[in-house]
Formats: sequence, structure tokens, C-alpha cells
Amino acid sequence: MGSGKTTSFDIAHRAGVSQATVSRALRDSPLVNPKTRERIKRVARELNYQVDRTAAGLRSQHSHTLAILLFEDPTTDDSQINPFFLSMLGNITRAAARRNYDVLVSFQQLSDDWHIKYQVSNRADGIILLGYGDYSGFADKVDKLVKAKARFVVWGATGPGLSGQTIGCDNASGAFDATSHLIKLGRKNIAFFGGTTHNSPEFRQRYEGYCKALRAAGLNVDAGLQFDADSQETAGASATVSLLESGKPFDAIFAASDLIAIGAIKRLRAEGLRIPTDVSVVGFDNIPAASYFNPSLTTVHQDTIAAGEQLVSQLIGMIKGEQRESQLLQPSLVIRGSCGG
Amino acid sequence: MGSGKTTSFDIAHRAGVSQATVSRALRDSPLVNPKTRERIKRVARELNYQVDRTAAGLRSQHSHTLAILLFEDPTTDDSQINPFFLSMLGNITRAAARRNYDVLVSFQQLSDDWHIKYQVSNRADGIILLGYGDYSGFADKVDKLVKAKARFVVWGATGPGLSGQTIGCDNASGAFDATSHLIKLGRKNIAFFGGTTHNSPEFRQRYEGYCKALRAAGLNVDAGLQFDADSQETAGASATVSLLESGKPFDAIFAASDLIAIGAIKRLRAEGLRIPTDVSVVGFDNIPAASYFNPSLTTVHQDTIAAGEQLVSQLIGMIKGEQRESQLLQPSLVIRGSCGG
DNA sequence: CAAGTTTATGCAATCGTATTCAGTTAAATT
DNA sequence: AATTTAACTGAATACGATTGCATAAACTTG
Repeated sequence: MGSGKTTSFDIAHRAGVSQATVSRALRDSPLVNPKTRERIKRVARELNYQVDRTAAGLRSQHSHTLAILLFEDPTTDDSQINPFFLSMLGNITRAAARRNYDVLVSFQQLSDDWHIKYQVSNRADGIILLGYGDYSGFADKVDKLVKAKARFVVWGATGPGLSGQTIGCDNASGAFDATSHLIKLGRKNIAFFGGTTHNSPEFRQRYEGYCKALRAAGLNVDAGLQFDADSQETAGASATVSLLESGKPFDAIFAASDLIAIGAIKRLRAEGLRIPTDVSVVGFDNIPAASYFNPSLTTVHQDTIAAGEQLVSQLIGMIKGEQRESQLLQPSLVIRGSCGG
Repeated sequence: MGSGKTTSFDIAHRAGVSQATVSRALRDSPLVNPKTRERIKRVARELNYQVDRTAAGLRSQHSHTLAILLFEDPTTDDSQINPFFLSMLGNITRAAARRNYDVLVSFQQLSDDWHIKYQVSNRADGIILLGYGDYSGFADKVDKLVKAKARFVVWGATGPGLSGQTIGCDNASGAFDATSHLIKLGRKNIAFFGGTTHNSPEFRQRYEGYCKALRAAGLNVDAGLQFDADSQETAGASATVSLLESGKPFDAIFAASDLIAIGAIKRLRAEGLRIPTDVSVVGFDNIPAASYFNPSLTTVHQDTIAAGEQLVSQLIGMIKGEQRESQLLQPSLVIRGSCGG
């Protein structure tokens, strides 16, 4: 008669069966007679009963929950979050929902002890790691995850020594296509904006794709045309300044992210250069703003819906004990106004 | 000597105390001797021990988790999620993280039994409801939440009969400012895009602010200049078509969302009209794309960082048993290119 | 019809922590 | 010195499900 919450005991009593049978019935166990099951379910519905997921989780040792860990550029502080990852986040959540998994979202600084926090504290059955940025020290922690037998998938590149499952887009191929397109348009001096050293493996792969395209067309790779930039808009602006100051001739820029491209275009405009007449620009990611920008931005599209779907299905597969291989998604070039032609 | 996970018993044994003391020490209870506490904490660290949140939650009956329920326009299916809400989502998560709360994200169709699902199943201590869209039947479910004594806050307007705590921006005031600005620029025939009837209370409030501004300037409110539109870009396009077909003269549009505004501008352009020379357009939300759009979009800015902060602090306050009042955030007009002047 | 199977069900033991209640010292008070 | 008080600690239990094991009834089968 307690005013407490309804438990499986209450509904067991009401249905004239044991609590164990209630538990089984609600989970559609074949062990319980169909008629009994229906009766139990009806009573449960009448009492607005819902299984206490905490208790269930404790007993069964899994939470039916996936954790998304989004690693932020520590530099970014209070500014808005990279729209590309927000979009990923949304699509992952949807994909998880389709499979009846809940999603726990968490922003992390790379310095944190995230590798312990979720692996052990039983909040999630598996982890999805998302993020650009400086991955130094990242591999170590991922290794700890592996050793702890945590289930997780990483979005991004399969870095050196990065064990575990990875879902990523074929950055090199996307960059190759983008650069080749610029070459096809007759551009000869194509600059690359995006870090190659301390930055993310994604950016490095994009640089490699860029180099490959140049070589494939018989053009020289001029290291002096590569400028560091993290994924922010401001980085695009400063890279542009560096480029201009270098005095090198250039007629195109391939930026490792849309935000970099946008930052660059704004800066170029401020200097009186016309896009795409004087300079062709191509970005990467195809964030929503890319199509709204003026000029609309030619960019490499990553299918975040497919990516979310893949990440989730991969991770859930691993949770269920299946053996899975890393996957590479094929990006596609979206041609818009910023490159001319 | 089980190979199982480390529990509080393991560390109790290792530290030569009881499990109860371990539990207390790790939670900084004043009941345990400082020296003992330090020793316990050290052992815990050595063993990489983390409290099992599931077990803790079961025992203490709270999860230290907030759930975000994002209500989607059922029309939207697989398209991308409204960037405004993605941004809210990000900022809420950050605000929650600052207070050491985890965040559970869930997309819901309004038809679902969400009102039961989270209220009872103990997944979250409190709920944040987000979403535009048709709120019919929404109030009922919110009432059920209230009756079930669920802790929750709603983002949006305090609708009729919408009990419970609400955090929202002052839509009427934002709309008033936006419309007044258009009037100040000399526009006389200002259309309004956004539903007034079956749509969200937010949109209705924005319409009211629009009307108020017209009246305050001694202008007529012409009901024929109001066109229904949900928050999507396509809706903006179709509203534009309707407006053009109506044959009414117009020199400005106030759209209830940025996406509507963008859809409208694209359509107007396709018809050969110049923005802002022929038609001034103002939006609402200040999504990232607004500043990138061509022409850059004049819009009403909602501070999503402050909103996230408010929602979380309010909700956690309620969870802790404090009495809280609904809050109204002040939006601000961001003047850009699309309105001229 | 006896023996073996299948089908449904209940009992009771977990899962790992938080917390109540009852000590056991050591310090303070009279 | 006797007694109260304060400061810690531990044993035991509760949280609400899941699940291995035992068992009874119903059903096959030779």
C-alpha cells in the first residue's frame, strides 16, 4: 500500500504471478505463456508501469546506452560548437534511437580522465569518440581503453598505433577529388590550409590527397604553399594573411575545413580579391552554412547520416560480441560557386 | 580473487576498512576521519576505481543525469536537424557538464509516450523539453508530467494551460523590435511568415509582437499579409509563392525563423526581386548560417548559451527542491544586410 | 503406461552501492 | 573517577530488476 513507485512486484501481485514472470513477460521471453504475457502486459499498461532501467542495468550489467564523447579544441572555450560535429551528434542520436539505445552526450577536454570515467563507471555499454584537434596523447588513452576491453569506435582517421575500430571518411580521396577539380579548372598554384604536423590525422590525410592530386597532374608540390590552420574560421583568416605575406603567387586554396575556407574567403575579399575569379576556394565537410555562404562553397561532402548509422551499428555490433572491421566512407565533391567553372 | 571489476569491497579490503567507510570517504562525508579518507582515496586511485553509477543510482534513487527531449517536426523525417536546436543542445550539455551532470539526449515524435518513458524509468532526474512545432496535445502530456511530480523545464512560450516551469525568450519583444526596425527603414507593407493558428505559441507571440509594432507606428494590420509557415526553409519558399500570388503590394517580410527567411529570399531572388532593395527581410533565431548567407541576414538573436545555462540551473534547482519562477530571456536584434539601411 | 521431453512457473541469489542503526573508542565534562 | 559526549566505524539491509536452478504440469513416444 506504499505510496512508493510501482514495481514489478506490484504488477506481479495484480496479475497473480511471481515477479520473475513479470520480468520475463515484459521482455518477451519465450519462457512465458503467451496468454500470461498478454495479461501481464495489460496490467503493466494499466498501472503505467515502466521498468526501472537503473535496476535492470545493475543486474544485467548493461545500460542500453551509448556515450558520445566530443573532444573540443581547448582553444574554443565559449564559442559555438563546430556545426559538423553537432550534425554528427544529431545523426548518431537518431541512429541509436532507431535501435532503442539511449545516448549520453559529454564534452571532454583531451586532458581529462575520460578514458577511465566511462570505461568503468558503467554508464554506457559503448563509447563513440568524436573530434578534430590535436591528438597527441590521444592514442595512449585509446590504448588504455583497448586494454580495459572497453567497447568503442572512433570517428576519424586510423592514426599510427591507433588500435580499435575506426569509422572515417576517405579523407585522402576527398581531398584528391577536390584538388583535381581545381586543377581541371586550370588552377596551377593551389595553396593548402590546414595543419600537417601537430594537428589531426584527418588534416594530414587531406594534405596527402592534395599532394597526390598535384603529382598526378604533373604539378609540383610546393611546401611553401601549405599553411597551418586548425578547424576554426579565424585560423582560415590568419592562414590567408600568411599566404599573402609570403608573396607567393596563388590562384586557388584548398581548405581542410569549411570554416577555414569561409575565414579565408572573408579575408581575401577584404583584400579586394574576387572569388572565384581571382582565387578559387574549396572546403571540406559541407556544413549547412556552406550552401548559404556567398559565394556558395564548393566542398567535400561527408554524409553524416550514413556516418552516424555506421558508427552506431558498428558499436552495437561490437557490444553484442561480433567481430567488426574498420570502415571507410566515400565522400563526394559538391560543386558550388566558390571555385568557378 | 575474481577477475571481475573492482568494487568498493576490493578497495575496502585493501585499505583495511569496511565498504561502508569507502562509500562515505569517496563522497567526502564528514563522518570519516580525514586521514582515513585520504588513504582510501589513494587506494581507489591506484586501482583505477570508479563508483558504479548504476548501482549508486539504484540505491540513492537519483541518476545525476538530465534528459533532453527534442521534439521534431514529424514532417522533417531524414533531413537535417534544425541548427538552432542543435546549438541549444550543445549549450545545455555544456552547462550540465559544468555542474557535473550527464546529459541523455533523445529525439521524440510528439505522438510517443515520452511523458511516461522518462518520468518513471529513472533514467534522469529531470527533463528539458525542447522544440517548435505543433503543440496540440502537448499541454495534456505536460500536465501528466506535473501530476507525476516529474521535474522538468520547458523551452519556449508559456502556453495556455501550460503549467510547470518555462524558460523562453521574449518572442513578442524580439518581434516588436524587428518589425519596428523595418518600419524605421520606411517599409510600409510588411508581410509576416509563420503560422498563427495550429503552430507553436512561439510563432504566435512573434506574430503578436509584429502586430503591436505596426499599431504602435499607426500602421494597419492586414491579415492578408500573414502567411502560414512552419520552421522549415521550404515553408518560406511556399509562403513567398502565396504572397506573390495574392497580388498584394509588399516591401518587407518578417519571418518567424531564419530558415523561413532564407527560403523566402531564395524564392524572391528567383523571381528577380532584389534584397534588400526591393524587399527587406528579417528572420528570427540567428542560426550560424544567418551570418554566412548572402545577403547576410538581419535577425533576432537568441542567446543560446544563456538559455542553456538558465534551463540547466533552473532544472537542477528544482531537483534540489528549490522553488523557481519561469524566466524570460531578452533577445536582441542583429542588423545585417538583408534589411537594407 | 512408464519414461522421457517440453513448457511454464516460482524461489532465491545476485548486481554494487548508499544508508540506518548500533556499537566502540577517545575526549570532555562534572 | 564516573559519566556524558563526540567522533568514527562496521554489520546489515534496501534499491528493483535479471537469471540460474529446481520443479510441477502437460505432452510425447516406444
